[in-house]
Amino acid sequence: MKSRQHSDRGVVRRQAMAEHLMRHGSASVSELAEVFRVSVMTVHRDLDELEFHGMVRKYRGGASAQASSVFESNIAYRLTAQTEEKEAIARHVVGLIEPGSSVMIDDSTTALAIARHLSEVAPLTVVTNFLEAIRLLAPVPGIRLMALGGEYHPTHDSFLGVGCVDSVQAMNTDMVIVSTSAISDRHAFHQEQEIVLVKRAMVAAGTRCVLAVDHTKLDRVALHRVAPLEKFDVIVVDAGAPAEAVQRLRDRRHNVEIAG
Amino acid sequence: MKSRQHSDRGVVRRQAMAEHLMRHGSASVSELAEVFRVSVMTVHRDLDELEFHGMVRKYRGGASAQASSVFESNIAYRLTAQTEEKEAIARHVVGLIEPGSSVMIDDSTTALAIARHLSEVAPLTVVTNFLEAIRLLAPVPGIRLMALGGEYHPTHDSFLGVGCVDSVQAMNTDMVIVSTSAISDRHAFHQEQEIVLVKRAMVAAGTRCVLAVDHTKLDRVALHRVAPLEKFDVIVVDAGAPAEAVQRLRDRRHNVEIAG
DNA sequence: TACATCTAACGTTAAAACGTGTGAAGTTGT
DNA sequence: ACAACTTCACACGTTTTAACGTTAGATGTA
Repeated sequence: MKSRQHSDRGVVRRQAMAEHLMRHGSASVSELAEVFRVSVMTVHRDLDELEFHGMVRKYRGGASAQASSVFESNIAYRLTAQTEEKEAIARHVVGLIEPGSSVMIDDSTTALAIARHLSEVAPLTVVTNFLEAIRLLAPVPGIRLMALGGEYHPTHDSFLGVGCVDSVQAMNTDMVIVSTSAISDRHAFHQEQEIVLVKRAMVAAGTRCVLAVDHTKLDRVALHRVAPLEKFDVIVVDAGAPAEAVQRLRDRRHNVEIAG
Repeated sequence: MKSRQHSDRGVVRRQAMAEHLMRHGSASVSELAEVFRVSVMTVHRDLDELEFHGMVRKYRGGASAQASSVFESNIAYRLTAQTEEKEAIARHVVGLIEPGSSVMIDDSTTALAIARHLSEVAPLTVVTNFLEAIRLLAPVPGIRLMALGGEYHPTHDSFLGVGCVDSVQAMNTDMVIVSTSAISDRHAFHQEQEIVLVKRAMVAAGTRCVLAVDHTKLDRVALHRVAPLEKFDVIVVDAGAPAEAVQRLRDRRHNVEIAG
């Protein structure tokens, strides 16, 4: 993987800053400037951005951390995580897509990895509520793009809410691909209600449903159940998944595929 | 206005290339390469893009022009037109917006000019089907952004079709701002059916409706009627509008405002 | 098959965007 | 009212992106 120096540095620092705030609860601007060896101005800018994405709360003199659920879900700031695995999963999932068909994808980073490969199976109709995927796919010839409307959430860079759910319910695609932040032997989970509602609607809108998760999501739970695993025709995990966990899913007759 | 050399050159050339094709009906790749003093490769790239936006049809050896209705509507390639006027209109229209309210804007270049000024009246809820406006407004704090879904049309860089109309009909905003390609004394017009359907739905979704048109649109007609002018609470035109034309609108009791 | 045309990959260059700091101007809390 | 804090406007160096040409290989056409 290539080493982007400059462009990553800011992201890394903001990520670290968020973690610093999580650990200490709060911190002053000057303290952060000292710790991260940047100017006060830069700290302000970093905090502004973190606040925009809902990770911290700014007040005069410093900032404090937000509820950890937001932090957790805000994988946007840890999107370097499991990049390899997501790539492998994406390649595998794309192999399941039939050219000429229609697919719906959600607003996960996994979906983004998949979106990058979708031109390989053009012509294709793609439906999504994920702005980054829309940005990516709009200029691609051979891809018929349909956007799901809704209220824009900076935290996820996607459209959610009633508008989105309504839009999903008005559609049906040959395949639906979703990713969730945790799965047990029986259910898929996600910690945020609004996202859960959209994902549920999506699962109901697909002729075939694919659940794509990297191995770190296995054997975990989160606040809300998205759907029982029976709803998914295929579950794709990366090769890092413990054989034992995979076996347990298979014992329950779930169709698990390992992305190699 | 600043002179962007490099970035504009390509656009200008493609625009000229499209016009060349309109005049001559068709042309070979090598001919175009010679006329525009660029490599054959660049001609191919230009034609690919023009074809993606529906302006020309490529075939082996050259390309031919498409129906002029597409060309006309594809203002994207003439967006340098009436920039000053649109700016003035945009500033005026923004003055009509009440902070804290909700506005819906369409996928016209005028709407884009307006979008650039919307941060000035934040906080605001903005609803649109125009991808460029979405790109612009998504990162702006203080703007609650709602996207209208639908099928993406590269020609307009916006979302249209049944999905979009449904989304619009599910909403109601304090203000709706639309622009059309022609207006007579009685009606607003547009040449493309799909766009007409969306604009009509928009007009029906606003508590107050604003029609924003530059003076070149006055006293003209196009294929489809969008709506009778009575539907609009305000009609904003730039100062270049002939006094006589404005007077005729006012004689019909339309509320015309001149953007200075 | 032979020839023309097209595309894909790469390198070069110029422009735009980004990240950052500085100092001045504006705000806020006490 | 004052001191600390925040924002603004600008400048500067770096990175990233975009346009374009060249070449080599693929694809289509006669």
